[in-house]
Amino acid sequence: MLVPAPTSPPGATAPGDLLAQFSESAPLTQSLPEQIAARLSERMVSGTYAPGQRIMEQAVAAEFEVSRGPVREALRLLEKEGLVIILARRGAQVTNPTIAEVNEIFDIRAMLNGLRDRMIAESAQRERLLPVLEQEIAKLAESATAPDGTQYVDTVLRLNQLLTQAAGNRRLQTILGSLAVQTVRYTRLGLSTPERRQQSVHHWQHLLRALRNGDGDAAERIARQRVLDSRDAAIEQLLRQQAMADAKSAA
Amino acid sequence: MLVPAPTSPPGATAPGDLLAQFSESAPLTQSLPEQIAARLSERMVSGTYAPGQRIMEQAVAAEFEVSRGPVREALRLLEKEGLVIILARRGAQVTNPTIAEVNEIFDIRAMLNGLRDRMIAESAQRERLLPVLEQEIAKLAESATAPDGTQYVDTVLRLNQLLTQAAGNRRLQTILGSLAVQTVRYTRLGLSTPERRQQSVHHWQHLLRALRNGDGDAAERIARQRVLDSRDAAIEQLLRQQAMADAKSAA
DNA sequence: GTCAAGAAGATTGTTGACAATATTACAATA
DNA sequence: TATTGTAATATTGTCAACAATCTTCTTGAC
Repeated sequence: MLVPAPTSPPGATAPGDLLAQFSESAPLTQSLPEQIAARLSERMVSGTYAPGQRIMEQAVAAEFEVSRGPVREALRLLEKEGLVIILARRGAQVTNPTIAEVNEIFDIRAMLNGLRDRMIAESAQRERLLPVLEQEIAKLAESATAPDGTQYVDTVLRLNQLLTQAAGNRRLQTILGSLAVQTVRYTRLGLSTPERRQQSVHHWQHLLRALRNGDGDAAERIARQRVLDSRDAAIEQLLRQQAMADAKSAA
Repeated sequence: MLVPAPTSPPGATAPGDLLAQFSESAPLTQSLPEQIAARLSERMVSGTYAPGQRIMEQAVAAEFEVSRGPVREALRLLEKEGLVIILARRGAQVTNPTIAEVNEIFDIRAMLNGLRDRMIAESAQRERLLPVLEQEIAKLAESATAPDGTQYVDTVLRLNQLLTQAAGNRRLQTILGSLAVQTVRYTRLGLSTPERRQQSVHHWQHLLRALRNGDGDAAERIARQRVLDSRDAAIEQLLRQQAMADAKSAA
C-alpha cells in the first residue's frame, strides 16, 4: 500500500498540497488514485519531476506498491489539472508550458477571478467574509517587506482560496483550482521582490474596499488587473531566468 | 469490439457529436475510451440517458463488447465534460444540474467568451476570419425566421466553434468546449422562438462589427451580453417547462 | 561516418478474475 | 405499519497477465 506523504501535519499548508487545497469539498478519505496524484503533483510543482520528463506507469506503481490501474487513473487526474500531458500509447509527460501558454493561463485566470470577485461583491452574505479578509490582508502587508517571499505567497494562496470558496460557484471553483495549480510556480516568481509585493498589497487593499462597498464593477476590474500584473511580473522573471540560462549554455 | 455510432457520414455535424467537434486537434483515430465516451455523450445530450440515471460499468461494457477498463476511462472523460458525476464506490450518474448551476455555467461562459472575442478583435490575423464569419452570420439571419430552430442552433454552434479555434488559446478552447457540451441543451431552449433568434442575430452582427474594427472592449462587452441574454432566455424556458411539469404532476 | 532497416526490449492498452464496498430484499421487532 | 438489523446480491476498486504499439539498439549498406 501507499506510504503516506512526508508532509507537515494536516492543517499546515504544505507546498504542493494544492490539489487538496483547492478541490471542492474533498471527501475525508481520499481514493487511492487521488493519493497517488497528490504525491506526484508535489513532485511536479516542486521540480523533483522536471518539465518534459516522462512518467512511467510501472515505475510509479512499483514505488507506491500498487498496480498500474490506480496509477493510470492518477495520471488522468493530473492531466485534468494540466500538470501532465498524456499522448496515446506514449504515456504521460510533465508539461512544459511555453511562455505563450503561461500567458494564456493567466488571461483565463484574470477573467475568472474578475467574475469571482464580482460575485462576492454583489452577494448579500459577503459580510461574514470581510473580517477574515481584512485580517489576511493585514498579514499580507506585514510580510510584504520580508526578504523572503514564502510567507507572502502562502497568504496570497490562502486569500485566493477563501475568495474562490466564498463565490459559491462549484464549477468556477474547479476551474480556478486547476488553473491555480498550474500557475503557483509562476506566481512565486512574480512575487519574488519586495517591490512587487508592495504593489500586490495595494491591489488587495483596493479589492477589499470594492468588496466592502458592494461595487461589483470595481471588484471585477481590480481582480483582473491584479492577475494581469502578476502575470507580467512572472513573465518578466521567466524571461530573465531564460536569458541567464542561455548565457550560461553559450559560455 | 465497438459498433460504430449510427450517425451521419463524417463531416456532417451530427447532434451529440459535440465532444469531437470542440476537442482540440482531435487525432484522426480516436482511442477506445474516447469512442465509448462519444457514444455515451450522445445519449446524454439527447436524453436517452435521463438526468440522474446511474450508468453501470458492466452494462456498458457488455453492450459495446469491451471490458470494464475502457468504460471506466470513458466515464472519467465524461466527468471532465461535466456530463456525469462519479461518486466513490458508487459509480457514475448523469448530471442533473439545478437552475442555479446552469446559471453558473453560463456566467463562466460569458466571461470566457468575452476573453475569446477580445483576443480575436485584437489579433493581427483576424482578417482571414472575417469573411467566413460574415458568411455564417448571413446564414444565421436567413434561418432566424424559420419555424424550426434546428438549423439556427447548428449555425450558432459552428460560429462558436470557429471563434474558439481562432482565438488560439488551447486551454481556453478546452474549457469552452467542455462548457459548451454542458449547455447545448439549454442553448437550444433559449433559441426556441423566432423572436429570440432575431435578437441573437443582432448580437452577432454587432460582434462582427466590433471584430472588424479591432475594438477589443466592444467585442468583449457584446460577447458577454450575448451569452448572458441566451442564459436568461434559457432559464426562462426552463422555468416554464418546470411549471408545466409541476402542474401536470399535481393533476 | 551517416543513414536506413530490422530485431529486441520496453511501455501502454485491454482483459478477466478477485477483493472491498454499497445496495437491495427480507425478516424480526417495536 | 414503520423501522431496524441482517443476509444476499450487485457494483465498484484493484490486480496480474497478455496484446498491441512504440522506442531503442544493432547491423548493414552506401
